[in-house]
Amino acid sequence: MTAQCPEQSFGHLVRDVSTLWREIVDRRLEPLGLSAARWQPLVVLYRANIPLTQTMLAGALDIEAPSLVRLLDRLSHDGWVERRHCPQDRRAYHVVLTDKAMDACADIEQVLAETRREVLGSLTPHEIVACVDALERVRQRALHLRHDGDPPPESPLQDVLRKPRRT
Amino acid sequence: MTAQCPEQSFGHLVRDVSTLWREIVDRRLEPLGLSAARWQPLVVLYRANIPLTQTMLAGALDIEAPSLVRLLDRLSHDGWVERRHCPQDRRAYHVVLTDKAMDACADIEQVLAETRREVLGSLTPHEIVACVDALERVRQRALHLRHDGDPPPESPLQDVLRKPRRT
DNA sequence: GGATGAATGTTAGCTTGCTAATTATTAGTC
DNA sequence: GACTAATAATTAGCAAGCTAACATTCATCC
Repeated sequence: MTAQCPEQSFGHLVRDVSTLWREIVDRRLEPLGLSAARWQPLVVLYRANIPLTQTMLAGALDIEAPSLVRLLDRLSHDGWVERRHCPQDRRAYHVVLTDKAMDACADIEQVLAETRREVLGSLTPHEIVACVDALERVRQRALHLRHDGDPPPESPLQDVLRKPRRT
Repeated sequence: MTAQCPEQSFGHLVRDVSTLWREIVDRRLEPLGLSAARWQPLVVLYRANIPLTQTMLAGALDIEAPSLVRLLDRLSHDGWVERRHCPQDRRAYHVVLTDKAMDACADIEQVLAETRREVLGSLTPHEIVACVDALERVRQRALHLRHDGDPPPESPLQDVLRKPRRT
């Protein structure tokens, strides 16, 4: 039972690496007062060169709109973001970073880059490319399996923000 | 912004594959009335050949004891598991599967194996081995980074259940 | 230009993770 | 043997995700 074939290890490994990676970043960003998933919206807004509505931001973060509402409530309460009425659409808001958040994002990006370098430090550049290639194919396969019987894919706006996502 | 270097894609890819994989399994197990993380404790108990206490089960699932308490409350309420007083230790319980759960676990294992085969279907056996090898090294590196300044590692009991984990 | 349908943000309520503090029991120390 | 420390499970309360249902506003179609 202790010995597993590679196929069985794959899923556990992917899950572990994903969780550990996030935990490392979270721990390093704790001093900024940004634990858990609080820093992710800030980085998305920081990297986007156009103003984002809540729907766009939720799409980029791959969370649902109601989940984002409470998140933004707390982020704005703590002075990281502001909701500004969108001039073109009176239903929508533009979410903008405060100066404090802009400064923090520069630090966050550095932590992210440094963590990425350290975590991937045990792989050669060639191994990284090979792994990314393989994982990308697994991801495409998983996307198709996930969507069996779903409505067709939607807006192509998101790859401006991060990259194409599911749902 | 759309084009990313492989290093930047790595983290997102790992996260995506992990999430998608779990979503596919969850969707396929929905007909059993076992959505989300409900089936994982059952499988751990099913695979373990010795009775598990709640602490051992929480360790194998990599969740905290209080998180497991409510989970077991629901699982036992729905007739999947039972808590039995541990004869050797009057503080502890043994968590055991009901007959209904034993039957379901056979199906669950089949779904897991089938999903694993489909998701990894776009990789050659050699690629799987290479990927697992690389991911394992990344995991070890991440484990060390995660534990900077932590107390030393603990019990070696867990690899009987699944494999060595963090904390 | 008025009715219908879609889209945006919100609220309410559920799930499932966490930490901190409590209780009961065991183990270890003098 | 009694006191102290550690361990098993629990409770309470927070965080952050989800779906369903709503109100407001926009867009479309006669």
